[in-house]
Order: sequence, then C-alpha cells, then structure tokens
Amino acid sequence: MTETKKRNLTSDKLEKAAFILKTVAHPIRLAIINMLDIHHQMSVNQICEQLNSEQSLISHHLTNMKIKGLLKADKQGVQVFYSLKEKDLIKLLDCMENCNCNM
Amino acid sequence: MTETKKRNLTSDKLEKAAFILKTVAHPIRLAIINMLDIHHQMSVNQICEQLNSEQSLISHHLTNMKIKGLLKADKQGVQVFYSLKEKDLIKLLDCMENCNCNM
DNA sequence: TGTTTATATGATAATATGTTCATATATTTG
DNA sequence: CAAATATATGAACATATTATCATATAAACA
Repeated sequence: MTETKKRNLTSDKLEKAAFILKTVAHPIRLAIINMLDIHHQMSVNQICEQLNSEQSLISHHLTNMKIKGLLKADKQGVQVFYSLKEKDLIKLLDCMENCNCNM
Repeated sequence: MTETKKRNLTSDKLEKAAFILKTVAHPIRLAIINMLDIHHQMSVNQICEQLNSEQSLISHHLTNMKIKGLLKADKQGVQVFYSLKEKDLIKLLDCMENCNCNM
C-alpha cells in the first residue's frame, strides 16, 4: 500500500495554499492584514496614512485582496472600511512572526 | 504613548516575511517542501518522479529555494539530495493545512 | 576513452505583478 | 448645484516569475 503521510496535502490543496500565500506575500499586503487584525477595521485613508503610501496603490492592493476573498469592504458614506474576512490569516502572521527563518 | 500592539511586525520583518512567503508560494515548491518534510531528503530525480514534472523545471525551483536559504543540497556522487534547511517552514505548511480560508 | 546518467544552467518567451498617473465615481457640504 | 473629499479604476510601463528548450557539467561505468 501507499506510505503513511504526516500531512494530507492534495494537489488541490497545494494549489489553494499557494494561491493564498501568493495573495499575502507582499510587504504592503502583510502590513495591511496586520493592521486590520489590530484595528479590526480601517478606512482606505487611515491605511494610506499609516503606511505612508499613495491612495491608488493601497486601493489596488485592497481591491486585490477583496477580490481574492481575504478582505471585506463596508461602505459608510464616502468612506470604505476594510476588515479581515478570513481571520485565519492571522495564524499565518503569527506563524511568520515566530518563524526563525534566518535568511 | 503609542498604542499597544498584539504583534511586533516592523517594516523590516514584514519585508522578510513577504520574501519567505513569496519563495514558498507556488504549488510545486509547496509540494517539494511537503515531501522533504516527510522523506527527510530526496534526490532531484525522486522529486521529479513524485511530482511527475520535468527535471529542468524542478531543478530551477530547487536552486531557487536553495539560493534563498530554504533548502540545502548534499551531493552524493552524481546525485544531489535536497533537504529542508529551515524546518520552520513546516509550521507554515501546517498552518496552511489547517487554514479554513474558503476561497 | 566513450557512453550513460543525474543535475545544473542559460536563453528565451509567455505571463503575471507592482507601481504610477490620470481620471472617474460617489458622497458630503456650502 | 458646485466644490471638496474618499475611493475606485484603467492604461501604461517596468519588472518579476514561470516554464520550456537546448546544452553544459560531472560522475559512474563499460
């Protein structure tokens, strides 16, 4: 029979995992996720100010993460408040923070 | 004073985390890492066979991960055995496996 | 030494990603 | 309604990534 595996990562799961990792793997996007975990929800402007980045750039990143299902957006008047849709993302951040990968 | 933060992710740490995530964020590379965790070490050929992929493609991915410090290579005769240099990567895989991100 | 086998490398091409800029849309307010 | 504000969008460009192909290297062996 086949050998015992510690982990059950099917080709499908690997694709999905890679997709999520790819969506997250950017300094700005990681920073946004981190901030949204701390502040629960933030407007685009608040995020821009905290990161000292251009509105358009941040908006692109936010839209990207929203499309890919990581964030949700809540429009309140002129402002749009973003928050984490997938709380599990926090586990990833914790994991990365504790990761000693010394490269 | 400044507000309390759950996490201490400096801009530097975010860059590093993004770098690692990016290096890992590919189905083939994830599969390789997963296999190397299970089998401890594998030759390029073994990896190619398991993944049913071309030698050259796998070699490129292996070299890439080696350069970036995730893998180490041990030449034994004609063969080169790869293994995980950063065991912490396994935590990432575990994290991804348990991640319920439903996208 | 010549052949086979295992792996690496480099060029190329296709595609994806990140950033910037200009502009559009929509809401609020005077 | 006009102006100001917040956000989104799309084009354009630069750069990065991925895969493929051809070829190089190096070890083993007949």
